[in-house]
Amino acid sequence: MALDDRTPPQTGHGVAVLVELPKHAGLSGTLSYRAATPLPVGQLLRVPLGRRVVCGIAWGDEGPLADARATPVLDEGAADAPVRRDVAEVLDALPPLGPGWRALIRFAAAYYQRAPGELALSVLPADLRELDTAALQRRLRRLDKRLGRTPPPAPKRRRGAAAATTAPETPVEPGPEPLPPPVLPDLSEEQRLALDALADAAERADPVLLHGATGSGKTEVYLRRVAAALDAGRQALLLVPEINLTPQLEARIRARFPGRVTVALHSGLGPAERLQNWLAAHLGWADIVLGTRMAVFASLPRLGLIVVDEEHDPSYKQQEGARYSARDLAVWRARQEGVAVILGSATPSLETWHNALPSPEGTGRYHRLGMPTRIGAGALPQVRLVDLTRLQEQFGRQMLRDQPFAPPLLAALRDRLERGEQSLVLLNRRGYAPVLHCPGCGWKSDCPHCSAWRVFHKLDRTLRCHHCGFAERVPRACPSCGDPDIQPIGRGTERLEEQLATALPGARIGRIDADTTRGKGSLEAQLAQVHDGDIDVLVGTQMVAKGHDFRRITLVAALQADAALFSSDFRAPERLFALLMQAGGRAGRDAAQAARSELWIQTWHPQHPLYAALTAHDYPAFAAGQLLERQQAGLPPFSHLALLRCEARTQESAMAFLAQAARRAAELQTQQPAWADILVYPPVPPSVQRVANVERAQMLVESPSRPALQRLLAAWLPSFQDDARQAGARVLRWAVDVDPLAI
DNA sequence: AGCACGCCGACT
DNA sequence: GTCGGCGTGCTC
Repeated sequence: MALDDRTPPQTGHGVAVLVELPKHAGLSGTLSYRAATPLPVGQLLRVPLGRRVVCGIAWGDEGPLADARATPVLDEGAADAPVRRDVAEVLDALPPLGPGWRALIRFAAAYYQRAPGELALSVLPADLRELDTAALQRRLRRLDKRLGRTPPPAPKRRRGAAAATTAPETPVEPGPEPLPPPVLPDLSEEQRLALDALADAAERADPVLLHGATGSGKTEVYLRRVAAALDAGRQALLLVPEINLTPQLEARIRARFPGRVTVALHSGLGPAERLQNWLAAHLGWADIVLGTRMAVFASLPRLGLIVVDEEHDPSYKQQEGARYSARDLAVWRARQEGVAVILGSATPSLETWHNALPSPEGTGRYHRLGMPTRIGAGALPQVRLVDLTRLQEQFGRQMLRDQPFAPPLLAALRDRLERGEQSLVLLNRRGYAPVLHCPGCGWKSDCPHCSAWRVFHKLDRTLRCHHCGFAERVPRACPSCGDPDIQPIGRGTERLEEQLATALPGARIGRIDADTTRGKGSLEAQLAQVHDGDIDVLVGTQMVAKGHDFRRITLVAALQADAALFSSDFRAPERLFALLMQAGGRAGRDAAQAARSELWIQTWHPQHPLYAALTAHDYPAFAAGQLLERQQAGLPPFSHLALLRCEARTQESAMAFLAQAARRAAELQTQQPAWADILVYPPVPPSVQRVANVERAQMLVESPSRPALQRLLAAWLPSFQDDARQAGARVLRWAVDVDPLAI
């Protein structure tokens, strides 16, 4: 309905509206408009803002969850209130965004220190924000047709009746007509026990950690719980870390639940499809929503279950804008809406593990279920450590450095080749060599715009900066002294591929990394090549270690794993352990070959406890060791972190801005005793200090109490606006990252 | 962030 | 005389 703004109603109803205004705008919270009729909270609107008409959401204070900082800038009584403008349009063809969704937005905005309007609008599909009533009607008709439904459903549905009414008359995607009911796989004893426990936990809506080995059948357990949610007339939300993993799972879900509506929500969808799928979820027409981290913000009026697969995966943390953790928000949302949440992983994050350990070791907040056994296949792959320190007596240090593979590993690769089995070699570095070097004058291939080396890519003959993208044709001679003898230092996947071809003549070598998977569908094509047996040895970065099912690989080798052992990033060991377990999980998924599948690791530190735990496939031992170290160092989950980042024209101004912020924090801390034990560390430049000619600096804040940290941040951040203005144009932007992954 | 208004150089 | 550079400032 369009309201006529030439004849504004004399006695309109005031309505608080969330609109997208970045914090810099100096406005936060809601803006006040006038509407002809009272509007329900959560109603989507179009409102005039400046010279534009923008999308807004009717908002209001909603009890204890309301964000205290989101007070309207103006209220009814304000003397200097500008004339309230009229709501331009009410999109009442859509039901209002529900209380669960609104509470999630309120919480996430407050927790991650963003304006509620900015967060709320940024998690809606871009096309929805542009829609007026007429366009919306068109979209809804098209969606109706696609889902083969007739009139929109009543907003509330009785349990039991739902199954019949939600079933569309035709499948969502063009495909075979009515499918026969799928044959359910038999459950293992472990799966049965886990499902019993999950049913119990679901009654109480307790969060559950499903700690299941790779290949233990976690997905089947998820699907059984999804079935239970659907039978109860509810919607299920499944989160996966990467887009790459959605098509596989989506196909499996569609086959498993024919007649149910499954939609995907991730950034790989086009704007139109994204809107359609979002609408299907919001209207309650979709039964299953499968997506990446953004999907945690889907509007789900009948939500009954949330699954977070591979919950430890760093991709769940958004790295720009509102830097939220979709996994943490999933747990919060489930608790708030009183529904079950399952976190699944073979190598849980230490935060989750700590929450799943009973007191006094952990918090006991989550229920822990273990599924240690691999289905069908026998044992997990045997872990073999290649002790480079011992081998150097025999072969010399230089030879071990120059050759990618120590002789025993090379022999093992030859064995597989002779037996017609496949191998996977992991190296976490793209390109031919990470840096070029001139032995004559000491020149190195640095990036003119970043404090980083440019990587030599031999295939397209370029020097390429992986931070800013700056690329140039590789020089024939040293650009500094003219010496033609410039040399690559180190090794990336391109070079490894080349060296493998020499070491294993006749072997068919393949490579999968971000460079070989540029085009749409090229990852799938290359994976198919591996599946079809067209490849003997596959070289890849960590992207191949995730999720893909390689039935015929019996050897996985990890090169240069040691780097993570001594990284300054306190989470590096956790990530390495997860990566190696996951990589090992690629091997021997075929029962016939499981017995001789192996995970090889070349290391100078074979006695390291991480490798000992890995060899024993003992995640609990690894986690116990790590948690002890974290506790002693006062790191998460035993403390709570926030990272204040600043980007500026010069390093000095970035540091000065942070130093000023530190003084503000100190002031606040003297005023509020509860904040006294929060530690604000001195500002430091990050490991890559300059990117694309922008200088960066960061400052760590550490607190034993999460609420205290939250309150300090909320009181602290508003002061930055003035300080940045005083710093002038040199300070470009700042952002706070609550619960940062890397510091 | 958008998207204005606002005040000084090369073009019809 | 206009078209247009992007420097401040506002948005219920």
